[in-house]
Amino acid sequence: MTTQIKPNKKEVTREKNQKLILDAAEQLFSQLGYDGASMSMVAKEAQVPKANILYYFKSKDGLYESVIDRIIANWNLGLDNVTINDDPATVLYNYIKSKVILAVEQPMQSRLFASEILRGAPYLQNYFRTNTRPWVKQKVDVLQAWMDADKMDKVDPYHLLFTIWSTTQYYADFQAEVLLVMNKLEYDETDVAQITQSITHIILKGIGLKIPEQSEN
Amino acid sequence: MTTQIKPNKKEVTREKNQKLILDAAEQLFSQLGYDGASMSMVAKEAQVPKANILYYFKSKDGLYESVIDRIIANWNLGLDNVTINDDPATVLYNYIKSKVILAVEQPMQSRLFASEILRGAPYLQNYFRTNTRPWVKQKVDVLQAWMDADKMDKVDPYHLLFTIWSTTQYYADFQAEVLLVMNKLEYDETDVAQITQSITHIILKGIGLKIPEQSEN
DNA sequence: AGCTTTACTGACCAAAAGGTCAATTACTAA
DNA sequence: TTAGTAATTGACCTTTTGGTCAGTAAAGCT
Repeated sequence: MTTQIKPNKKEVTREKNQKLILDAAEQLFSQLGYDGASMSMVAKEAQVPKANILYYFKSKDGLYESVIDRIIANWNLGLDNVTINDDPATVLYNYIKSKVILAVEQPMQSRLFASEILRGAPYLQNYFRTNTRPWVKQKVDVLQAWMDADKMDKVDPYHLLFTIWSTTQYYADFQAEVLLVMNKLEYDETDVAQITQSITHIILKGIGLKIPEQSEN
Repeated sequence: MTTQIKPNKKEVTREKNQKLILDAAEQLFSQLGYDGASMSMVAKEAQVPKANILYYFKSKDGLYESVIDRIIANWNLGLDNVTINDDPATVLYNYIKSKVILAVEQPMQSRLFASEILRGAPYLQNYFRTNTRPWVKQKVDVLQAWMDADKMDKVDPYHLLFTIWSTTQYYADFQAEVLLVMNKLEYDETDVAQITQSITHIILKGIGLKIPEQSEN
């Protein structure tokens, strides 16, 4: 498919090892934070000599940045291609639902971002400025257009987005608290539906929309 | 007032120093997390010899626990003495408003808790089990009673509480993100009102309540 | 096969971490 | 006063940290 003619054994093993390392690092950083996770822990977890990690990633900072970069590369902010002509209820319902599923099924990435932002987002500043901010601006415009067309209540679109983000991510970032309060050991199959149901009820109704009919999927 | 007859110079200076240390520790832990803040940083910030901190608090863990304990001691979960006879709209409106004010005006404590929960709440487990969980149980009962009496929509009361917590705390814990996205340097005077307005509109209307008339205060 | 170059890593290092302790300095009570 | 006790802390210790580097192994190329 690509121009790659010879698989090049060197590159193959390097990429395999780098993936091993990045996986281990992602897990440890999200579990223990930047300072809590050490290079030797990552090395042990990835079953790779510590010097090898430094060889690939130059420094702990470099490794951390690579972990974040990889997450961002696969990051989908959702709400792609929304336009004024779309139905706000359907769009927002699906957005919330997908964020809840993400929060429950892969909380690690959300937590890594959370601990990064808690520290003042030293490595994400640039990302927020160049990616998130324009993305938000665009969605805000669509939301505003919907409001102007009286398709939904007039609320500050920024705070509406923050409300959606906070309510959904909460189940990933604060999982420990949620489970302790609800006296559960882990989320079960019914929780995703229950959470989605509650959040969408409150938010959609809260901005004057009706929960759309469930489509099959 | 108290039985304290002689002020006892020793105790006085000890408490003064401990306060100095706890203040510094609270700031540093909330800024850098448990692993990110070191004993020598705390010592420098509190302008006290490091050995003195160890003398008072036995270990870094001990200091951290004391910081958390002090916060908890002054912690007010709010919603005290709510009963079924209260007006849900007024109660919830005031609760949300007070949480927003707290988030904007003193985000440090919220962030300390957040980073603690992110790590799986090693030091808060007990607190959640013995304090938060019963507190929640009680509020959940009141909410349920309101729902049963058709005073508000029937939604899962646990998730309603999580929604309130998440939306309000977001402005403390993720301040860096909020400010970056909104392209601000810091919250200004109008933000508290704006945030409260947006959140209460969405949540109260979302559970079938009307925003109560503003009382003077 | 042999030569070059890149990939790798064990051994090592300085700095910083949390923590101990013996010596010194306050206080207190008689 | 002064003896006794508790408070304080400078010096020191061990472990771990992120990071370097010289030497070895492994491809790649002709």
